[in-house]
Amino acid sequence: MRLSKYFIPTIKENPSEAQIVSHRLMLRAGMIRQSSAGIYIWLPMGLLVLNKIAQIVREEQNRAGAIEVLMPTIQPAELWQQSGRYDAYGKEMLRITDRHDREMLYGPTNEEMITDLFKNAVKSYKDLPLSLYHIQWKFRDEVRPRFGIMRGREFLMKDNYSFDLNFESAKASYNVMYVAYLRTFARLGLVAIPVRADAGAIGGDLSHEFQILADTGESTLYYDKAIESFDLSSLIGDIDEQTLAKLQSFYAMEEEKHDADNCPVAPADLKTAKGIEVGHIFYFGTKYSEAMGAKVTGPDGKEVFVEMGSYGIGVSRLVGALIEANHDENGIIWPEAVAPYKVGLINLRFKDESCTAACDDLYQEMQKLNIDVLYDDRDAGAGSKFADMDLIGLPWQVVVGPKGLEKGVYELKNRRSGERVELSRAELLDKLG
RNA sequence: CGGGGAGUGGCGCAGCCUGGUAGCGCACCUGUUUUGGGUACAGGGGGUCGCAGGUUCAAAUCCUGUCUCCCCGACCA
Repeated sequence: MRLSKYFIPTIKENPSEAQIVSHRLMLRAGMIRQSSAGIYIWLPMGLLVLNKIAQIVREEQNRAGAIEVLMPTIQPAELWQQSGRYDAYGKEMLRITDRHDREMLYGPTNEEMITDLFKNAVKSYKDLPLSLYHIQWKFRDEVRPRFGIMRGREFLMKDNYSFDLNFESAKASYNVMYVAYLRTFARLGLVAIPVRADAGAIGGDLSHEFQILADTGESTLYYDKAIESFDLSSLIGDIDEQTLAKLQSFYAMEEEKHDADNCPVAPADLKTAKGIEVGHIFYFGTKYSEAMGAKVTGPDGKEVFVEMGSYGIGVSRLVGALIEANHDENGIIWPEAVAPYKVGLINLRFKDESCTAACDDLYQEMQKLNIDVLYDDRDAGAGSKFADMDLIGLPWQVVVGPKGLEKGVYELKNRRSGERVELSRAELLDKLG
């Protein structure tokens, strides 16, 4: 993509309303613009990242055997009246009335809808286990939205729902998601700590929150430092009971539940850190199936309420969490897996014909080789181009100017390490290809 | 929901106390200049000062109401 023909409205000064670094950088790097409190427009750079994250989440869900569907954002109140949550959910639910005075709502989550779907479509134990997910916008009318997209009112979530015949099977489904989540966050280059959580009002006894370590996190965690050194690559492939048991035996608690006096981890092995919750998984049994009448006929011919679990990943929140975990004073530092572009090509001297010709040529060659490149071909000063490119945070920068061209070299800069090397054109293309 | 703060060109702000034809920096446009980390100079465009009402000869400025946004806390699959 040529920057001169693109739309990345960067901002030089820090917007006054943005307090935390990911919010500031997303605004400054032209990824988002605010529409109203907790509601954002996703600009091209933000959307590219959002989609890349969603795709990784999707691939890992599919790998775990989940099946993608797409449920609507607008739901009928009737379903929520059946589950009993229509009144219980309170003001966080955005309620809407249509032209026929029917009560509707903008979905904050989809247990009711998926349970209703299941009830109408599945009748036999032979169709179990079943795991359905979608990646859809949610709306929760938070009292105080803040931190940009990290706690917005409208947000993109992957939510998954499992249906099983009995507890043993449900627990296996839960564990499949547990592993899929660790694998997903590992692919994003994040250290995610699975923290035991209260299933709370939602009921059930199996629940974990997945917390990304970042200084600006909202929760304080205490955990066994052995978790950090656990080899996540061992999770690729089938789930090994022992590995899983080991993983789940690691100690990790939120501050409120951490009891220093009775902690099983030796003080020397205990670490504390701030975390951002990016995922939450629950087993909740028959809470919704009973309320809404979702039954299957078992092998013995008797009807039983289906066992359920739900599993959420905050896809849009992950964009912010990734920035919290990957930035410096100059801007964002994208991990390659989610970078909007892999390479930024900087033409230092637009008005120098041979320099521009060399850049144009290199750009075309990169496109031929399928190197994902953003080409800064604007007629602007070198300083502002460097500053913008650092701000946007593409993993690699190729700097082309008359000085280098005289020597026949191109400069390649690694955004994360800051390391610069001078390469020939062939070496450069080989390295990036 | 409790407490605090703010609404003045796209962004960051001054002006308000002490009413008198709206200003600065950045950004933008034109020209010249410059060019390896946000170059310099000159010229230019853009704002009914959140909205509504009131006081006054006169309101960004004073008064009343209202909306929105932000921060702290509480809350939060």
